Amino acid sequence: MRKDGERRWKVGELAQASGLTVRALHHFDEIGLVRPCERSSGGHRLYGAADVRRLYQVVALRDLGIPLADIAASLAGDLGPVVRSQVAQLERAIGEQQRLRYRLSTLLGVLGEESETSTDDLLDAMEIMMKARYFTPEQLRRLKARHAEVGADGFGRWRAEWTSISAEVRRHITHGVGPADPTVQETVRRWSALMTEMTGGDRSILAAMYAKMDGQGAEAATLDAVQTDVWEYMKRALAVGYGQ
Amino acid sequence: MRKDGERRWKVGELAQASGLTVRALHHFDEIGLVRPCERSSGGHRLYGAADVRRLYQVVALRDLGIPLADIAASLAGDLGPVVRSQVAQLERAIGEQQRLRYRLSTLLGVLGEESETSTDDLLDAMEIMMKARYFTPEQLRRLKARHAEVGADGFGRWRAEWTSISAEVRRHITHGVGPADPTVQETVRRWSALMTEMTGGDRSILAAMYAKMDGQGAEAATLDAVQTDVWEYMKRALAVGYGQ
DNA sequence: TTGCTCCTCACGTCACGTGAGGTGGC
DNA sequence: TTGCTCCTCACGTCACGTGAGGTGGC
Repeated sequence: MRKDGERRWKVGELAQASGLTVRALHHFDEIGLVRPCERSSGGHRLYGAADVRRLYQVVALRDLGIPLADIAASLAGDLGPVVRSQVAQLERAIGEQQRLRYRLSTLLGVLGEESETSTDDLLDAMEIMMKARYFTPEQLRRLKARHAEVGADGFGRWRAEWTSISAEVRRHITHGVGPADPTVQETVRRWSALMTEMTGGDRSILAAMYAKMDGQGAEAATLDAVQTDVWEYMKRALAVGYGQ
Repeated sequence: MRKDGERRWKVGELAQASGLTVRALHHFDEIGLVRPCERSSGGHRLYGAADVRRLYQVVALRDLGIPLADIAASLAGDLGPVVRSQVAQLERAIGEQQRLRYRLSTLLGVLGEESETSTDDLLDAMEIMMKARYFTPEQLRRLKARHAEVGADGFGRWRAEWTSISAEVRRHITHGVGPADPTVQETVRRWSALMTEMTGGDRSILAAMYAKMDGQGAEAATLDAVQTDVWEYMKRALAVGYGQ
């Protein structure tokens, strides 16, 4: 306690309390993001209560993945856009990573049997993988037949229904409605009915479609009718409603 | 075409063909990963067929996210461990990102109504979020009651069943069995039955459990009984089996 | 001779980690 | 006086991007 009654913290204490390293605090000081309001006669950093508050704000934004360079500006103004753009960027990154995981785990499946794997084996496996489409020729034939059955109009209605369901799910997400909610489960039934109609009730075709949505991203697999976050929520909702 | 009949490629051509930048090729040369077998009298890089083959191998591994420093060593030996460790690392990264997405989208839900968001609003929202547990107090009470009902032995049996199902799913994944396969759908029914028993058939508790698995990672939410990749596969399998 | 491609430095990126070498404060 | 904490440089990270300034080859 000092004479003026305001407590000061040293870097070590702050590092301990915030879970940051001392170097990180030095870094924040260097770039002017969080500077101690005072220095001791020996040059030691002394942080005041206001500094500590600011530090916690910075850490909160940093933990959301926002670059330090953007945080300084954000702290002053409206955070909405920053958080939103962060979400969009994260969505893309997750999409890419999930596609990468899909490729890697498929690779592992192909490589699994062999004890030793050379680069040539790997390249062969990757070639097989790239050739392997989500649908078998027979499944594609049946899909096309189904497509011809309903005609262009029917296909258009399917797509419209996809888009409509997607918008409905997005509303559920934004309003924070959980997947177990009856209104959501009603949406899930619509989805399931649509998928059954599109696939002609063939579960293996359904599995291939879902694999494609996971592997390529929902947007690419549904002609932009369904977005990845909607699809992730839908999967959870389907899981919750299973066997009902 | 040269006298000895072997074609040579210049950096620009290779860059065009491989989708890399010229600078990337320079970089590969600098670190000794892919060096042109020849230089023209003026110092221009000339790549032979063997160099091009090596380049494509390098790109294949690079696209799997393997660091350039590891690729040099990997090309000579067994690729199995490298790919496997890559998968494990990716799994962790995706887990973290999904938890981050969960937090961000929850935040968006909380912030959604307001037109302008200050740092204080954000910190309040984050505090609410951190306090918000996956289970409501009432759900926790019911879970505990259910727990007491079956006793420690019953709980142990649940966990054993979880572990057993998880191992079964892992076998499906490694053997490349699709989610629509009857054997997999049999596993899915076991899973569903177990979850119904654990939750006492309450879908909102089930939703909370699934949210926790998505939000914290399957390992953390299931006491290491279920791994994230197994859970992702299971979700797809549940989606495929929905309404059966 | 004119474009176009190619070359070699060499600094910048992002958020710190990791020493080196030295001083402050109980 | 002895530990412990603190300080300031300053280089390294990873896979290139981005100029600057200059030459090769059709």
